[in-house]
This record gives sequence, structure tokens and C-alpha cells, in this order.
Amino acid sequence: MMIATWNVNSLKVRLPHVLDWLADKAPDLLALQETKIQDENFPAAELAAAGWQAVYSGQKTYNGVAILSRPGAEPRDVVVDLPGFDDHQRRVLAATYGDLRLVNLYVPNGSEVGSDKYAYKLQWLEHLRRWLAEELAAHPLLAVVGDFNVAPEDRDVHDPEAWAGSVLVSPAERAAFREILALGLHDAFRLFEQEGGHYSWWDYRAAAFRRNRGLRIDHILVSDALRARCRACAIDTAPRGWERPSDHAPVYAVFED
DNA sequence: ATGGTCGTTGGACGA
Repeated sequence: MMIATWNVNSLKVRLPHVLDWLADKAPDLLALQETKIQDENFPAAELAAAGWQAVYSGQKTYNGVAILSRPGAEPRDVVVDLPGFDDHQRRVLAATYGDLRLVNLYVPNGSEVGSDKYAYKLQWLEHLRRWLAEELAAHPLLAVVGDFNVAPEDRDVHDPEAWAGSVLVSPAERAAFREILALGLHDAFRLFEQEGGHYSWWDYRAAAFRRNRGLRIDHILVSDALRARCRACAIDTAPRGWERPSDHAPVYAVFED
């Protein structure tokens, strides 16, 4: 079984990339973020024609999440948005496939440390942690995936000195990330790779991808029981080099059945 | 070089 996550930065623009990647990798589940598309405009027919069904929660211009799956693996117990957190931004989508619970997140970016958006991000992460505790208690096989907008450690940052203290790496954001891991979740990528230099996002500006000046901010977190089945986790940097790419690369994990 | 480039829009704003 393969599950994957990809911030596509507009599904309308990136649909050809998504279809190409699905055809090549054939994951069982693909979580998408920043679809930037309202539900009535979601390309469900185009995806269905390629053999994929979708659940989605979108809005105009910003945010938006979706999960693609194969027909036959019916999504159950779909949750939209963080329970108990009054928020119109479409950033959360969860569904159960067989005995696997998948939580798809587009964590707020935070803009700048000290800004209102930064405070909102930290508050959002606190509510996320509380909800994930409940999800973990209810679902032994839990995967929490998406764009976390947090680079957990300095080895996840191309230039830690230049980035020190700024949004995506600040101590408070990293502490919030660690508290989520402390619930009993594991960063699947770090089960297999300890070196730095592996990133999932590169700024569009200043030829950042060509120079591999990136951050690892897209993650697949797995519960204890799911970790026991995890056989691989990797970042597919190839699509970041395609024509008119997303600024994020897909991350995927493989599990023993 | 204190910016750079995208996407959504139809002038900025968010990332």
C-alpha cells in the first residue's frame, strides 16, 4: 500500500501533473493541499475518467484539500475542518479507507513570526493536537499527512543560520510539531533517512530548486501500529523539475499489507 | 541586489 501527499498550489493548473504522477506511481491514496478550487468546480469527472475517486473540501482562491483513492476503497467517516475550531478556511479533511484512517492537513503558513497569522497558526496547531489525540485513540492505524509548514529540525533546512527564528522553523512551531509527535506519531521519512539535504518545498524565486535551497515541510506521520508496517518513505523531487511545477514535491510512504 | 516567482485575480495579497 502506498499513500502520498502533495501540495499542488492550484489543482486546476496542476491537474496534468497530478494525473501523470498517479499514472506513474499508482498510489492507493493521494492527499492534496492548496487545491484552490471550490467544490462545484472540482475536476471530479476528469479524475474519475482516469480511475480515481475523490473527497474534497475547497474554497475560492485559497487553501483547499482533497483525497484521491481507487473506486472500491470507499471513504468512510469523512471529517471536514478541525472539530471544535470555528474556522472557515478549508485546511482539514479526514477519511477512513478499510482499516486505515487518513488525516490530510494544510497547516497555516504563519506569514511572519509575531504576526496575527503566526498566532493563528500556533492556535490552530494546538487545536490540531487535541483532535489528533482523539483520532489516535479511535484509530490504531492512523496516518497524518500534508503540508505542515514546519521544518522540524535544522537538518530539514538548506541554510539553518539564514532561516533561524523565522516562520516555518521558529522554536514555537517546532515545539508544536514535537508535541504532535509526542502523541504517538512518527515522522515516516526519518524512519529511513537521517541525512540533511532532503527537501519537499523550494521557493519559486532565485532558482531555489536548481540550487536545492529548500525546506522539508511536507510530512507523513504514522501511528505506532502503522510504523510497524512502514517499509519506505521518500520525496519524489522529479515533478518539481517539470514545466510549470508546484513549489512542493510529492512525499510518499509504502506499507506492508 | 533588502528583490527575486507563482496563482488568483483583474490590484494586491498570500505563499
